[in-house]
Amino acid sequence: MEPTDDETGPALPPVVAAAWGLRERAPKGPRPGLTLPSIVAAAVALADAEGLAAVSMSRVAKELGAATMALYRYVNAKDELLTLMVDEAYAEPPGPGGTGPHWRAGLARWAWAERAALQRHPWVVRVPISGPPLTPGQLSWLEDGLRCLAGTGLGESEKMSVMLLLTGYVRNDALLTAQIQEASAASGRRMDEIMPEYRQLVARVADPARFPALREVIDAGVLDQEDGPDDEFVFGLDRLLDGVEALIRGRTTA
Amino acid sequence: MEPTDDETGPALPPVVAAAWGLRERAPKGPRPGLTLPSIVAAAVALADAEGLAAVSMSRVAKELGAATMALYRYVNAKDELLTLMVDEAYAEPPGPGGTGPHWRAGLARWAWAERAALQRHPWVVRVPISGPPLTPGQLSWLEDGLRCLAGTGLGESEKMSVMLLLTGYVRNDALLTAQIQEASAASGRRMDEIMPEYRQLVARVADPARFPALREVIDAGVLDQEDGPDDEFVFGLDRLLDGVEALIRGRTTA
DNA sequence: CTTAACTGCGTAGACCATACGCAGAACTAG
DNA sequence: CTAGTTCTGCGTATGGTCTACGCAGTTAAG
Repeated sequence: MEPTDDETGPALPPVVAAAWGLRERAPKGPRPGLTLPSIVAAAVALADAEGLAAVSMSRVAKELGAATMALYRYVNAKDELLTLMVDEAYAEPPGPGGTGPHWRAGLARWAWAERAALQRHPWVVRVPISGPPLTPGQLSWLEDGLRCLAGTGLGESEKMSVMLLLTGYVRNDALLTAQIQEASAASGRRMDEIMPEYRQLVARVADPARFPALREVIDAGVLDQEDGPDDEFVFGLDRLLDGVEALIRGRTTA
Repeated sequence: MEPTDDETGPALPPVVAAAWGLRERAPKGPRPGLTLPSIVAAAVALADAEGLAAVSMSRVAKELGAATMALYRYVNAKDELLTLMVDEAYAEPPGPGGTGPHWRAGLARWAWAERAALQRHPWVVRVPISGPPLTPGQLSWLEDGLRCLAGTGLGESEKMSVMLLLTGYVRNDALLTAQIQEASAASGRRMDEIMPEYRQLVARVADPARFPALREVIDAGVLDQEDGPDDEFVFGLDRLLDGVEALIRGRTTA
C-alpha cells in the first residue's frame, strides 16, 4: 500500500522519514541483524577512509559481514544510502553564533564550520543532490545560518539567497580541494611538485602574443609560490561577506 | 620511447598535446578511419543529448559505427576523453570585453557567457577536474577574464583569485541547476510541482520550536513562489562583484 | 499449529572500463 | 616485387558495478 497523503499533504519520501527516525519497527518477522544507522556509519567510515568510489553496495556489506543484497532490505537503492550518508556528515551543526549585530562574525564562523565538516568528509560534495534539503542535519545547518541574519533588516527571501550563496561557496571550495587532492594522489605527485611544473607547462603552451594577461600572471611569479591551504578560502570568503555587507548597508540606510 | 624533457622542462601530458593540435600523423600504417576531433564531437553530442552518464566508451563507439576498443587507439583512458570534451565545451571564449575602467561590466559579461556555455553543456561541471587548466579553451577563458581586471590596480595574484572565485561561483550555480533538473526529471515532476510540495514537507518536518528562523522563512511564503530562472544567479553575482568592488576601491584609495 | 510478514542472501542479467593480442593495411627499404 | 615495420580496427576476456527476483528460514499473532 502506498503511504497515504491525508490532509497533512504529500507523504515524506521514505529516506527522509528514515533520517528523522520515523520508522515503525515491524511486529513480525525475525529480529533484524543489521540496522540502518550501522549501515550508514559503515558507509561513512568507508568513504572517509577510501573515498566515495570505494562505497559499493558489496563493499559496504562486506564491511558489515553481510551479503550484498541484505542491504536492500534497509535501503531502496544506493542513492538513498548516499542521501543518508550526507545527512550523517551534516550532523552536529555549528550552533547559533552570538546573536545581535554580529552577523558577519556569525556567518564566518558558520562557513568555517561547514568547511571543516567537508574536510572531514570530502566525499560529501561528490554526492549528487537529489532535491532540496529535507533531512535533519542539513536543515539544522540552514537554521543556524539563518539565525545569524536575524537583525540585519534583510527580507526572508534575501536571507535564503545569502545562505544559498554562502553554502555554495564553501561547497565549491571543498569540491575543488577534494578534486585537486585526488588528482594529485592519482598522479603520485605532491602539490609542491605540481605547481612549479604547472607554471612551466603553462609558460610553454601560452603564446605571449595570444595570452598577454596570462603571461603577466606567469611573469609575476604567481604560479610559483604555493599559497597556504586557507589563503584562497579566506580571500573568497572576505569578498563574499563584503558583498553581503554592502547589501545590508543599503537596506538599513534606505 | 618516452617524450623527452629537454631544457624546455617537463613533457606535456599527451592529452594536452592533443588538445593543442600537436600530433604528428604517423607515416606508416593504414589511414585512420576515426579522428580524435570526431570522437570528441560525438561524445559531446551524446552528453548534450543524454547526459554524461550515457557517455560510455561502447556507446560513443556505437555512435561512430566503430567498435569499443577502436577508441583506445586515440585516447589512453576514458578520462582523457572527458578532458577533451570539457575543452571542446570551452571553445569560443567570450572575447575581451570593453577595456578601460569597465571591469565590472566586463566581468559580468564574462560570467554570463560562462553560464551560457555551461547551460549548453550541463555535463561539464560533472567531470572531475584532473589538474590545473592547461587546455586551449580553458586558458582562453582565463585570459579574457584577466584582461577585464587590467586597469584595476589589483595585483596579479589577486586577479587570479578573483577569477577563481568568479568561475567557481558560475560553475557551482551550473552544478546546482543541473542536479536539480536531473532530480526533477528522475522524479517525473516539474519544478512548479516540486516547490509547493517542498514547502509542505519542510513545514511538516521542521518543528517551530527547534527551527524558528526556518519557520519564519516558510511563513513569509519564500518557498511558495518559484523565482525566475536567473534571479538567484543575478543575486549572487551582484554580491560577488560588490565584494570585488570593495577590494578594488580599497586598493585605489590607499 | 497455521499463517503472515519479515530478514538474509544466492543467482543472474545487464551494464561498465580496459588489458591483451591477432589480422590486415599501408608504407619504406632493398 | 618483396620483406619488414608500424600502424589501425577490434574480438575476447576479466573483474567490477547495481539491482530484480525468488527461495529459505525466523518470528510472532491468532
